[in-house]
Amino acid sequence: MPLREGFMPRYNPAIIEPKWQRVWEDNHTFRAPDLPTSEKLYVLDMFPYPSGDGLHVGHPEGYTATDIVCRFERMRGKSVLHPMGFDAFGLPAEEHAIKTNTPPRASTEKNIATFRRQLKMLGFSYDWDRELATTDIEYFRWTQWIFLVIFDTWFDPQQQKGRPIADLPIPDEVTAAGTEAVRRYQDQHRLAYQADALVNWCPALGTVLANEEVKDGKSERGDHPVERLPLRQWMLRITAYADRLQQDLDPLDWSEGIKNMQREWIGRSTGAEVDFYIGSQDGHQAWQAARAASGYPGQPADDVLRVYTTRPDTLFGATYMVIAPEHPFVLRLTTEAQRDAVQAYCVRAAARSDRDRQEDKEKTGVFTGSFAINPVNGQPIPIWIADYVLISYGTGAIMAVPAHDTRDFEFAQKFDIPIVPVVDPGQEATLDRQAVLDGRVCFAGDGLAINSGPYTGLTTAQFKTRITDDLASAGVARGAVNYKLRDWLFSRQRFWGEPFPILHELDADGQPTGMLRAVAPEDLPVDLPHLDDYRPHGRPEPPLAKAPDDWLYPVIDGVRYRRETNTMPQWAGSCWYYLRFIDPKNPEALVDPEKERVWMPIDLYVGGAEHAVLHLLYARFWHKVLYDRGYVSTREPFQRLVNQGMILGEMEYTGYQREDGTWASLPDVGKNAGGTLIDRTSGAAVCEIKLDAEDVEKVGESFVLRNDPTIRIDSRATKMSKSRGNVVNPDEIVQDYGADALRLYEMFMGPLEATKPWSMAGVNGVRNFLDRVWRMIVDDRSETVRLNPAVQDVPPDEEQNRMLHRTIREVTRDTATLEFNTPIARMMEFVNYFSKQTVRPHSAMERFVLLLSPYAPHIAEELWQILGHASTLAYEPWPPYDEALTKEKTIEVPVQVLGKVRARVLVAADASQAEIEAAARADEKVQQWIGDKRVVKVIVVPGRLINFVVK
RNA sequence: GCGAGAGUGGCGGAAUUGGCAGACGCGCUGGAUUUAGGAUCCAGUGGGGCGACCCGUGCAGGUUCAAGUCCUGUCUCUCGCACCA
Repeated sequence: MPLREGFMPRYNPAIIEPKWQRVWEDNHTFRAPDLPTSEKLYVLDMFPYPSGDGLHVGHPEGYTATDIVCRFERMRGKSVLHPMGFDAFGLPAEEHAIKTNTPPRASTEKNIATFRRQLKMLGFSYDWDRELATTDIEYFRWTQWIFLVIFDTWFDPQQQKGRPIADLPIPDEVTAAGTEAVRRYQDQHRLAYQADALVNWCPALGTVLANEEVKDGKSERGDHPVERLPLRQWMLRITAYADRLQQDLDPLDWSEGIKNMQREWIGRSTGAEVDFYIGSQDGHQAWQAARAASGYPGQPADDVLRVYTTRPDTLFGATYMVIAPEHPFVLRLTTEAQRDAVQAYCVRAAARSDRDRQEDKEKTGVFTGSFAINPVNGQPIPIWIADYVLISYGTGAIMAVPAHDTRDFEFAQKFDIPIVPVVDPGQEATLDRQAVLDGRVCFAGDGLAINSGPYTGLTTAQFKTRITDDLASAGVARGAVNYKLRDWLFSRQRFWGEPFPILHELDADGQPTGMLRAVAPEDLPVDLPHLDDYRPHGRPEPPLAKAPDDWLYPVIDGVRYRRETNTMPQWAGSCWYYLRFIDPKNPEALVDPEKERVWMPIDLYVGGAEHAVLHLLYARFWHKVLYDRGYVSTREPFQRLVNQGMILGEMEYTGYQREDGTWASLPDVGKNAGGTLIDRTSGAAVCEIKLDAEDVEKVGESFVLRNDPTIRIDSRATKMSKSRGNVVNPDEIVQDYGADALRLYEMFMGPLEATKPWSMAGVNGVRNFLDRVWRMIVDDRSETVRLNPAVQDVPPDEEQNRMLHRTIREVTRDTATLEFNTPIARMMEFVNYFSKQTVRPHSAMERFVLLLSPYAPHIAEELWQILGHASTLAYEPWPPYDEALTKEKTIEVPVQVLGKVRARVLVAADASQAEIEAAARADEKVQQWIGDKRVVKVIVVPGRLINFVVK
């Protein structure tokens, strides 16, 4: 074995890790074939954002897991596609660029370089030849191309399918109105459309945000305040796909938790739309007759208030109605006497942010002065305005049934509105039935109808069907479906995103005509122009509006246009990157259909749960549009999804000290209204004091101060954050312990999907394991690298074989099921055992190294070489095991008497039940425990245990 | 409030899915050796009791020959949603 000078035969990851990384890179060891040559496996990590901070220890957790799967399956003969790239457009990169005052492209490329270096440093087996970034011009050319497909698509509700806009049926009256009218009609039906809507404007970020990007009235990124502002924006009609997005979840191999989150986000509900007459009192009968003749109109006229309800069975209990403060009928319904009060209320509601509305749990509202007629009984009921009804859901108006809806109940109690029970809950133990029947308690469940005229006595389900049918034939209602999901607000007022490939037609005076023109596919990409100043200015006018005229105002066929100056949101690029990885360099198509058909769908997709809703929903939507339009072959992109758990900082012990230096015990510590920590007994402020493990001890359930056990302290691990100073940097771990140790530790911490705290001591533990692996095989006392003399070319003995084959069996089984912590434990047992063996068969060492290689590939490659192999082990066949060799000849069987282990007996591994029982009965201790009691029953589980039941 | 997940030694976690609780690692204790660099090796380590034994998987019940695992109730923690009619 040739040696580099100065290379000591001690395990030194600082030398061997870069060495093997270079070998893999130079030989393109992990290059995936264009088309699979055997059973295919597409394993994907969620796209990282290359932030300026570099990799976090959370990243390598999922990446190591997928890397293990890929290396394992390559050795098992599969054709593996395992690419990596960067989601580089969007706010984080742009914010970083602004902070460091560099052009976004320059700082993005620098950040990508950092990420790439760190990823390569960890030895992941990506096919780097497929690397891409969403900011690559040749990539976003296809992002824009897909946008044009979406723009060119309308959703056919009959076929439940996206179809070319050219196939959209045009009503005769529109055709008659001319080509411009037809174009407008088409524009209204595209999946990508413009709308003037109330949007979430975030001044601090200088852009609007999608509903999904706003949490508790603040921006999900950065936690900045968000305002409601009317703006013209691009929207994607994701709601058209709501049903399919929900239904197609069922067969996916995702955790039920994530599926449920998506289902809840889509929020499908079924019920009915009902029209309540609000015209003049004497016109009611005429209206009823007209409706009975005409049927239920698609658009309601001004003489009705249309509501959506999931409980049409409670119509007889509707004692008032509520419209949202933004409802278009507010002015019309407000009587002179109520005008001032209504106006004051609506002004106040408009000024309050969503956050304020949520924090104020108390119901508020104001009476309009008007009444509507309840269609089931002709009773007039008052119409109120209240902000607990949302303009953006359903019709923006409700019928209120206080007896059977908790929100309506609270409101009715506060404003003294009658509560009429119409559902009898029956005899339920958990509920005061009489209180419900008296209208003192709200019951929102199903039951039997009461006080409901001819419907009295029906079950809730029967009632719903009957009344919906009856009201439909009377022309005043119809069955309806609603979703919480809203259309996707798709434009951003930022520089660092994909430009829309859309032109706005201008007239002779340079004013927009309202006509749109898509950029021709052959003219893509639309690149970003150079700007001297790309920073947002806090106004909702996109920075691209400052682009040079030759970019901003193209002239085509003599017509002058203005480019769309909004850019796409960050999610755009990550909606389809998994397709481009299949064919990253294709200049003709986003992906070659033949390659797409064989590689898709993704067999394993791993990432954090923070993308449970946004990315996964958006990407599924795009995929379905591409599917409908024939560009992809699968209904869903991500067949199997696994969410890695969060890695927390190290366990911390925290005590609370008053200003005078005395300790406050944990149960006494709370927060005041302002959020500062206080001693609840005195109200005085306390501060957190970090404690060392030596200063605390556990007493019963809780930790206390060692010096003063009456003081309880807090012990917990928290999210890693810069402000807490508990962030672990992967660079430092690799430098101090090596990449293999980092990978191994992250897998050894616990189950992949669990949240778990970091521990530096634990890293050291797996590093010690790697040292022991090295010494098991390499002679570290020699001056040159050579095999440990104990490693000899002899066959394993029976016991060694048992250890070897059991290790193979269990590492194989658990790796295949994505349990990575237990295989490491098994390999540790293997090393503990063989390190004590004075003869270590060469063949056993080889097979062990192969088992270790997916987990710790660098040391494995090095040991493989030292064991005498010239080429990489990456494609060596995974070692098989022989079940027969894992078995022992004799086994120890625990003997229970009345379920408690009282003795153990040695029997042959294949002993019969009778033989085990005989051996157990012969045991002196067992006889003692049975004594003169009667043996009622004997349970023998062959190979496991025997239990005597005595009386 | 609603939904999901989880509670096992000082710590991270195992437990072939109803069959010997605590594998493996960290930490700790004792010993050997030390030509120190992430030392190594040996022994021990859930609690109690001198002992035979007893008690132990958040808590309280239940099913079973047998329960960390199944059922009922309850508490705590984490995550997600939160006026969606």
